[in-house]
Amino acid sequence: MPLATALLKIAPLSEKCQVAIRAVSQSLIYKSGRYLLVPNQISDKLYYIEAGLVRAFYDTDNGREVSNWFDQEDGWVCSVQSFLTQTPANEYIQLLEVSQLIAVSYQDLLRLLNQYPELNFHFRLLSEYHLVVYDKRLQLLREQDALKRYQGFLELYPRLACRLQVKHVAQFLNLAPATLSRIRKKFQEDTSK
Amino acid sequence: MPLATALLKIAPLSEKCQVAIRAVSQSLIYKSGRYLLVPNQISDKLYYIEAGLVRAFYDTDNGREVSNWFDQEDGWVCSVQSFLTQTPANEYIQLLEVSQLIAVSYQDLLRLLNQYPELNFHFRLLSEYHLVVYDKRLQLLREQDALKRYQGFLELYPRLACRLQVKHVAQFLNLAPATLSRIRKKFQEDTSK
DNA sequence: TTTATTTTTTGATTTAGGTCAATTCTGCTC
DNA sequence: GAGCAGAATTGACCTAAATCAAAAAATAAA
Repeated sequence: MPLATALLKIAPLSEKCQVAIRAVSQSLIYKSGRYLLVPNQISDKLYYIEAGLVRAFYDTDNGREVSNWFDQEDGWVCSVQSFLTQTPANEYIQLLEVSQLIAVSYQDLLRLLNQYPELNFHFRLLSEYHLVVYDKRLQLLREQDALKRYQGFLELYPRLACRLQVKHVAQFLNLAPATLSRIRKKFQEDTSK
Repeated sequence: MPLATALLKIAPLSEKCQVAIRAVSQSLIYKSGRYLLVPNQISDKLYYIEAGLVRAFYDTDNGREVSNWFDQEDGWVCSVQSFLTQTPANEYIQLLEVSQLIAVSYQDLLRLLNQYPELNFHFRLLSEYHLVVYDKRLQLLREQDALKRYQGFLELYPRLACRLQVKHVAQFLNLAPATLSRIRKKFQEDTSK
């Protein structure tokens, strides 16, 4: 499925624009573990995930990893701060599974957005959609105790939850892996009775 | 300053569109404490802050307040989830100071965005800007200890910090007011030597 | 299969931050 | 200026979650 098809799900798009998009988009298949971005690089490509699983994370000064987000099929990937401001990133983006991606460069995208004003409609909606997602994540992280954060995570990302390692979920929720392990045990006991 | 002027800071705008915006925007002055939104209402207006201070918050089940965000001069205000999806809000939006606002209704804005495609460019950039802000907030909330969260807050919002009550900042950072009070004391000691 | 490696779980202990109540401080109103 | 109400600070105590280390389980490799 080409990139234009993903955009057509948002709104109609002129034939001309579709062709232009196809011309600049690049189909890729990478294996698990591959980095799409490392810190200090500028995130200069926007990826659409056809299939696969991606996570973003960074290292803290005391040498532990923090996971910022995950995304899977039908998700859009870039380092938000770095891509949108074209400044050096502070996070890694890494594949957690073999993934099939479509890439567009920042320059090409910018050019298309100027050349085809109609495209601004699609990317406005895409940004707005992600704003809602981010808003929910902020609310999730402000849940007072660990159990509520985990429950909220399961509600918000039921499809992701079963695909991720426990330690990655823990990093995302700002919990020690050991803590999340205990929470999950308690949670299973609670839900099974 | 009318709303169109705020948008002109982002990019040029046709005279026609400027007039159309002026026609639907409403200038308001409200006093401190006034609610712009309460839970279960649908956030159906987008406000631009000419002057003043606004916060969003919600009540938890155990009866405490959590502050989601603050905004001041030159900020745009709505309940992100509620406004963008036109579903009932789960937060309050309240003025913390006398404020001068400009309001546009969701319906009018939607109409303008369809009638004047050029406007999509402005609101795409506006959304993208807020995505970056949200991304920074998420990173802030994932700082491991309370001191780092407070320091990060001061860096991110130096102008806000001195204008807000300590308890509101505490709610924003997911800290008990007493804890933040102790942190600030320690922080002042650290920075004064 | 056996070995090696990583992840998850579990236990024992420590600690950062929460809670609750008392006190001080600040800003208002009359 | 006196009196009041809300906010901030401080102290004493408690609890949820972090830490560290060791076992168990799951994955990958040989």
